[in-house]
Amino acid sequence: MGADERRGLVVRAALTEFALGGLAGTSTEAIAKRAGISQPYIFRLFATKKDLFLAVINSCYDRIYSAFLAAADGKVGVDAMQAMGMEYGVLLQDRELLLAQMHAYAACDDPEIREATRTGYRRLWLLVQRATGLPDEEIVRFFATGMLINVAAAMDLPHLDESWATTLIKLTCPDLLPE
Amino acid sequence: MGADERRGLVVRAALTEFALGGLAGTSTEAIAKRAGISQPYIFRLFATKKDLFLAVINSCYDRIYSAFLAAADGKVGVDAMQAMGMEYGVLLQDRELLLAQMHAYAACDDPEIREATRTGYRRLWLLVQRATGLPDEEIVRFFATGMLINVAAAMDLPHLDESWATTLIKLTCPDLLPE
DNA sequence: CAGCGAAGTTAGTGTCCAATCACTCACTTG
DNA sequence: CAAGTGAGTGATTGGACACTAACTTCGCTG
Repeated sequence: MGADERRGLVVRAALTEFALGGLAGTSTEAIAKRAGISQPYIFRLFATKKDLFLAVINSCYDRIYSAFLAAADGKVGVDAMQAMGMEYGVLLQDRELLLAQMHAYAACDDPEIREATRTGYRRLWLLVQRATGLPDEEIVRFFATGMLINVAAAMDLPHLDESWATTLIKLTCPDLLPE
Repeated sequence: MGADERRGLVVRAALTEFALGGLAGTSTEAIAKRAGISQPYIFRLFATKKDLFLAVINSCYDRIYSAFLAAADGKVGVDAMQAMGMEYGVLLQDRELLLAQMHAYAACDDPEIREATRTGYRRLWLLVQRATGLPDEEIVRFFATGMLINVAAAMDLPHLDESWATTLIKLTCPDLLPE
């Protein structure tokens, strides 16, 4: 197998592990085991554990970007925004994507990680702006709702049977509610 | 010094350290050094490192709760909500409070941590609901904006000189902008 | 003043883990 | 086939770290 292909597999495996433990709380051995390779080989594919973490973060933002791009294709204004919003709900079904994102934000004290998240966020922001053509107030509202959904999903509010939680989910992303 | 008082000091020190590294990325030795006590003594005050982490999270939510309560005192409706929003901007000047919160969300895969964050969030939600008396849509919008500010502050957007970042901050929490 | 409990320490243990090194194996190319 | 190259591994190391155990110090009270 070529190194690039292998790197892709390792990034996928690392996403799963990092989502649970974050950068510091995840061992390269766990990632290697999941990827089906030896632990030292990780360090031939990625110089450091942090490099691998950054690759995971970037791949997360890439996934969101591509999904948004596809969802908004051929649409403008509120239509485009709604389509992207729906698509975000679908993406968040993947809890790993969500938790990895949260770990990235939390680790923003590190300059490299901060720069990676900024870059990912900037690309998304500009995409939504360009695709919808809506005023800044609407873009802000879109991303604000997204961030609330993130936190709600992290706390697993969709599976919490309390009225405040149910209300919150219903008003932001009803697709996340079970059954 | 009494154990309870000492515990308070340790929680303060732990907040600073956990804000940077999160649960897994912080050593009890660093916390002890900052608190000015020996490392093993931490384990007489808190059974495990996670227990200390939970105490830190709870103290964060307590601080926000008290601040909101005081800000909304004697006000209702939009007035109360605006006062609490302003107060949140002030609280977020403390980057530690912010990053600790993000680490808690990211670590929500752990049942105990998830339960602690849920409890803290629930209390805040009900407080805002009760203090403002506004409809759910407005409560949602309030918390959504708060979560976007969180992420923006984590990425340190207030100090990023790019138009999208400046716009975002201006429209959500202009108080965070420097000078 | 004896002694007791709470505050706090020093020293230590077992474990985990990122990163390195030296190596093997299979393939390709001149 | 000889030489080289990329994929991949086993063994190891050096350090960090959560937590334990055993000891000291000291203020209080009978």
